[in-house]
Amino acid sequence: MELSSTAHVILGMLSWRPMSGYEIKALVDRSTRFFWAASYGQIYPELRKLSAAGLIEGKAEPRGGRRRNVYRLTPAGRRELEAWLSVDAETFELRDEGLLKLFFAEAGGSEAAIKALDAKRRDHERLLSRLEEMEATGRPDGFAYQVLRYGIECNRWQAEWCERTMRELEKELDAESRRSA
Amino acid sequence: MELSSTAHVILGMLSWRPMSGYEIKALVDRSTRFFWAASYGQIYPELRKLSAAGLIEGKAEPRGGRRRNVYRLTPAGRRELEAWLSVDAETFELRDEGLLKLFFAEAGGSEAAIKALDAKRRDHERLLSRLEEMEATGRPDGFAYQVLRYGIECNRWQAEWCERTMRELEKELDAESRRSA
DNA sequence: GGTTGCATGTAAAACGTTACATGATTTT
DNA sequence: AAAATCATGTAACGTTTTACATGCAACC
Repeated sequence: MELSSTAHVILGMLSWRPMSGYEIKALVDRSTRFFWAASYGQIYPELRKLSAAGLIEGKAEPRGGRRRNVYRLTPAGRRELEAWLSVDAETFELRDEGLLKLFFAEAGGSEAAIKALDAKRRDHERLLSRLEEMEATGRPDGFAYQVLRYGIECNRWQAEWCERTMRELEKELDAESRRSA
Repeated sequence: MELSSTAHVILGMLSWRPMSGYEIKALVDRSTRFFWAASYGQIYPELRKLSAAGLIEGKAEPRGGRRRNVYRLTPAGRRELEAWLSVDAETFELRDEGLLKLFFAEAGGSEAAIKALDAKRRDHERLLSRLEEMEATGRPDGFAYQVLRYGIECNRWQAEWCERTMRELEKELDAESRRSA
């Protein structure tokens, strides 16, 4: 049986501790979201499939009158997670609309390029702030911390690249306008 | 009418010069692919939609006995492209399975973390080589060149981050094994 | 009594890839 | 003569998001 990529996020989260679908979603949003997102529309159906496949086990654990299903990894699930870890990753996908706008900015003049760079810089800075806050409020254990550091450093790098490139373009623009003056 | 994100890639490419769907796909693969991919399954249907919407115009221009449709931007299409450039980007999505493996590497021991970092480093270096080759063989005009530089520098940064983090982990592992020896 | 948070789920739509089908031309 | 490249297209499939529906509990 072929497992979807999101299935491994669930197996991974459950390798830390038993959790409900709601908790998995909340944890994803606070940790992997910036490089691997998952929605309820994926998580709940996937929990059923993994349960049917015997890789996880669910148990009703209501909190008060609120129903709640907590899942935990089975031995087979742990083996599947380890098998996944032992093979090289396949998926690396990036969709960066800001870069696309810069790419085609000729059609909007130099201001379009500056604007695209500025917006992209702000986006990376916004994410950077959130990640730095996460580090300050409760730094994750183990390798998850390296990943958080990656997020922080990589977004800082990207924000700086935007700033640097923007300054270069502005300098060129300036030189151009002086020449024509 | 709401335009898909891929529609703007087409409008942008046609703002450079008239092209066939095949040429657009080839150009995408040689330029935006590392941050914005597009398949035939998107391009050909999209060309029809954009044509129906009056944003582009197609003309049959066979080469020998080979049929071929060349599209060009209409004034309305150029306006649409400019309008798109004038608003801030929305989409920034990353799916990095290598980072996900590092994130959950606890379940596979430190070797799993090293392995994930090593594979990710190789991936970035492979892409880096391709981008550097692109720069050497025919550097693109205008802002597309800044984007290529971004690809080169960002992938180099990422490869270096992997190497650096791998060395740190190896050092820690070493210290650990010496303590237990 | 209203808002926010906990909690589960589904249906429809949108998005995107892959594989396939077809056929001409150029290169080896 | 075969293989690669040019060229267009679609159907099936899988993935992902969005919006919606439901309801309890805690807090203000």
